[in-house]
Amino acid sequence: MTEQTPNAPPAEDPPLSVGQRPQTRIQLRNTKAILEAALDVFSQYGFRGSTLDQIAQAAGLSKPNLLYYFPSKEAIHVALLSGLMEVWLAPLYALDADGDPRDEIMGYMRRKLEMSREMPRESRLFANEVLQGAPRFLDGIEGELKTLVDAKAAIIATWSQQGKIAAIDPYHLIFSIWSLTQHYADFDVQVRTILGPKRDSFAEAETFLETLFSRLLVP
Amino acid sequence: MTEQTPNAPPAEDPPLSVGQRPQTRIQLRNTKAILEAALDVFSQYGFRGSTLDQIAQAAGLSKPNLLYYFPSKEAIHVALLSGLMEVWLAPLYALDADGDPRDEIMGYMRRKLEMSREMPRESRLFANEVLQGAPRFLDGIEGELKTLVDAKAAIIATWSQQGKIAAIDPYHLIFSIWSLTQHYADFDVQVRTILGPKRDSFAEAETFLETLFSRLLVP
DNA sequence: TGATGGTTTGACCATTCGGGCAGAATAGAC
DNA sequence: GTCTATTCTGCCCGAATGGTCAAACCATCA
Repeated sequence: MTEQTPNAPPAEDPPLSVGQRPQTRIQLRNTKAILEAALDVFSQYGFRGSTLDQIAQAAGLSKPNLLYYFPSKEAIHVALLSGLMEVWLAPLYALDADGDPRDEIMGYMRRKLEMSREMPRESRLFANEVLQGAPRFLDGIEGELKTLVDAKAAIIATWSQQGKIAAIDPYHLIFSIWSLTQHYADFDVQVRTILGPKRDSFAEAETFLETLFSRLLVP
Repeated sequence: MTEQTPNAPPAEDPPLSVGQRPQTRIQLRNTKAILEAALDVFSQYGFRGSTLDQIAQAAGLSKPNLLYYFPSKEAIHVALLSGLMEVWLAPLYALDADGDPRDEIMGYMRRKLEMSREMPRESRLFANEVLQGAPRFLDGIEGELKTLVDAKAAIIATWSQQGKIAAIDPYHLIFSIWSLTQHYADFDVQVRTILGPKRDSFAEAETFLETLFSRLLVP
C-alpha cells in the first residue's frame, strides 16, 4: 500500500505562475494525491477512458481544483508518465557490466517481476500507453528508453561474444524479460481467472521464469 | 414499431460466420464492413477511446446507419470479441495430444507468433480488453478460454510426467507463449522504435523464440 | 408499375466531458 | 487580529458523444 516512490513531483509542472514557486505543503500534498489518483484511474481505463471527474473524486478534490494544479488532463498524464519513467527503468539501469553476467540478467528479471507484483498499476499505465501507439510518450521511448536499452544490450552482447552466456540476441532477451514479467501485471485478470483463486500467480511465475531464463542463458 | 423483430437485422448475434439468419447481401456486406472498421478503431483506441463516428466513417456508413445494424456501441464490441474468439483460440485447439510433444508445443508457439504478425489488430483488441479488466469479456475468459487451457494444460502435464518434455508448469508455459508472441504485436511501436526501422522484428523473434522454447522444453 | 419491405439519412436530443472564471474561503506572515 | 497570497468552489460554457426517429430512399417482385 505504502508508496515509497522516490519520484520528485513534476518539476516541469509548477501549478500556477510561470516562475518556479517553492512548493507549499498543500501543493505537495495535493499534487501527490492527484498523481496517485490519476495512476489509479488512468491505469485502469486508459487515457481517453478516464475522466477528470473520476480523477478528482479519487483524489478527494473538486474538478476545478484539479485544474488549479494541472493545466489539463493531458498534463496530468504526461506528468505521471515522465515522473514514473525513472522508477520504471531503474531495474535496467542497475544492470552492471562488471557483475557476473548470469547473476546480472537473472537479477534484472527478478527485479522486473518484483515490480510487476508491487506496481501493477504502473505496468498497466505504460502498457495502455504503448498499446495505443504511445501518442503521449513516443519521446520517452525514442529517447531515454532506447538509449538505455542500446547501452545495456551492448553489454549483454559482449557477454555473449565472450561465451559467458548463450549466443542470443540481447534486444530480444530484454524484450522477453519485459513481456514475461509484465504479463503477470498487465493480464492479471486473465492469469488469475485461469489459475483460479488459490494459486499464487507471482510466486509460481518466479519459479517458472527462474527455470526459463536459467536454461536460456546457459552458454 | 419494428422494435424486436425476431427475424430481422442482427440484434445480438455475430453476423459473420456463426449467424445463419437469412441475411441479405447488403446486410452481409455492411455488417462485415462495420466489424472490420470496428476492429481497426477499437484495437487502436480501446473501447471508450473509440467513437461511433470514427467507426461509421471507417466503415463508409453514417452513424444512424451503423445503429441500424447494431443496437449499440457495446454490441459491436461484443460481437467482435466473440466473433474472433474461435479464430484466436484455433492455434491452441490444434495442439494435439497424440502428436510429438516437442513439435506440438513448438508448433503452437509458431502459430501464435504467426498470428501476432498477421493479426496484430486482433491481438491488440484482446489486449486492450483484458488490460482493462475484461469488463465485456470476462465470460469468454471464464468459459471457453479457461476450459480450453485446462484441457491442453492437462495434456502438457502428462508429457511432462512422462519425461517427454521438461518438468515445467504447463499453465505458465502457455502464459509464456502468449506473452512472448503477443508482445510483438501489442507493443509493436516500442519494439520497432528500439530495434530501428531496418530490423525485421518478427523474423528475429522467430529465431529467438525457437531457441528459447527449445531450451526450455528439453527434459 | 405499383406495392412492399429492407435500407439510409438529416435533424434532433440528453448527457457527459474538458475546461474557464469570478469570487469566496483559508492559510500563514506580521 | 489584519492583511495578502494561496487555495478552493459554484456556476457556466462549447464541443463531443451515444443514441433516437420519422421520413425518405431504393431494390425487388408480383
